[in-house]
Amino acid sequence: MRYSKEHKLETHARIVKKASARLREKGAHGIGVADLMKDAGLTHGGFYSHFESREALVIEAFTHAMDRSIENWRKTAAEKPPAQRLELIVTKYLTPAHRDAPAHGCAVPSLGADIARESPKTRKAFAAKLDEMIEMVAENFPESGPKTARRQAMASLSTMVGSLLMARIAGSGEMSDEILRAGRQAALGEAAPRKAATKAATKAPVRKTRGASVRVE
Amino acid sequence: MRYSKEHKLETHARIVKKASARLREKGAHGIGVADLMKDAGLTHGGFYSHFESREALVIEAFTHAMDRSIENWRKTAAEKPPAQRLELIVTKYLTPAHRDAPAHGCAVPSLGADIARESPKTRKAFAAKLDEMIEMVAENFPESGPKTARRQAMASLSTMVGSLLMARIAGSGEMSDEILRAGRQAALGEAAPRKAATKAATKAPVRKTRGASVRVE
DNA sequence: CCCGCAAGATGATCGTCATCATATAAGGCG
DNA sequence: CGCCTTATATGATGACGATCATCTTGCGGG
Repeated sequence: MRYSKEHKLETHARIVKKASARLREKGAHGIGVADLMKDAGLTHGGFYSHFESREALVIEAFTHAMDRSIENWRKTAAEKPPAQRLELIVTKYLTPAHRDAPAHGCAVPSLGADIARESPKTRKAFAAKLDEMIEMVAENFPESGPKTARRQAMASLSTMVGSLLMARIAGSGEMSDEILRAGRQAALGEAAPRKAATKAATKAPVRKTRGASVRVE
Repeated sequence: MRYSKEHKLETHARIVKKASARLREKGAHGIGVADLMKDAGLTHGGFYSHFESREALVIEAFTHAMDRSIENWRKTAAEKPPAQRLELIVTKYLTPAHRDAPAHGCAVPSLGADIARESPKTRKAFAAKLDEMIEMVAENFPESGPKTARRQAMASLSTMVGSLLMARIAGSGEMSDEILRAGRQAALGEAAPRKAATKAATKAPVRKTRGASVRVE
């Protein structure tokens, strides 16, 4: 073989990674194979030596996005003692930066409806990832039993996802920020108002680091 | 003119209505002009005498879906005394029936991401509708001041939308029902468990009334 | 150093889709 | 009753996109 052993794997990974961003940005049907390949620095020709079909790439890209979210949350959680983890996750999620950068954020608000339209078999795989997300968040409700923690995690996640989606519809004005604030408070269980976190997050700008795929959650 | 004055308007309305359902079902790019027209009992030819472009129909259809939701909630709310309205809205929203019938349900979970991808100008119009939804729900938090009610309405709506989206990803098994239950509880502000409502809603089947557009929220 | 192979590029094909030009026909009006 | 306007149908056009066949080229092995 004339290319280094991992060359193809690397290329494959790069295509998936770029596609994952672009699909979150444009939707599952919002961009074609040629553009996706161009985005990875290639032409459209070699596509079918990497993927069986466009559909296959879409599924891989969705999966990649969800995996990155989970991984990212784990890292975020590790930054703080257990008692503050939930707050950290929620406040990192519900920021204008995340709202304004769907390409680099959580896949559920941007692609959830498209995932829901996949075949039952495919959806089952995503349901498993969703379950992972839920369990990940549930670990950060230390004051409750496991059953309750799971319920609370589902509720908080729902609120996070729904707030982000609605904030994106609202654009980037005052109402949009208002939705984010309301979501933060609710996801944290209507705890006492957290002025500091709220203020800081609200004014966080969109980061842009030389085309690199920056997580904004 | 040789057709009755309202003939064209009726046809136009029928196209929008059907398209609104189909687009919720398949996504903004999930179905073509010809199929949308066929769905309204027409062929594709006359399309451009009704709409300037496909895009224009999509916008009209989105708008129609959101208007119907608002109208539907108003009706739902009127059924009960103020104290029970929120619960009624939430429990009607977070049912397996609604989850399984995106075509006849709320547009935000099914089309929210597509709406968020529209031009800022278009999005502004949808933001106004979203605001209407929020105010509508806020009216049903009688125990709070207007500012708080608005925040709570945003939070409840977010939870409702996010739960439905996640429940759709999860499919229709136990986990999906679990998400709906968690969402109901959270959206109602962690009030005392409401066994009756919860049970009844969970087993409600998908209604199907001879192709008519049945609201399931 | 050259050979052979596979990664990726080029370019063709076929189907689908939005849009538009023209044809048909329905039915109110004279 | 027949005509004329206009809603809808038929059919064309052009663009685009997924897929595939074939060519090019870089490099690891000999």
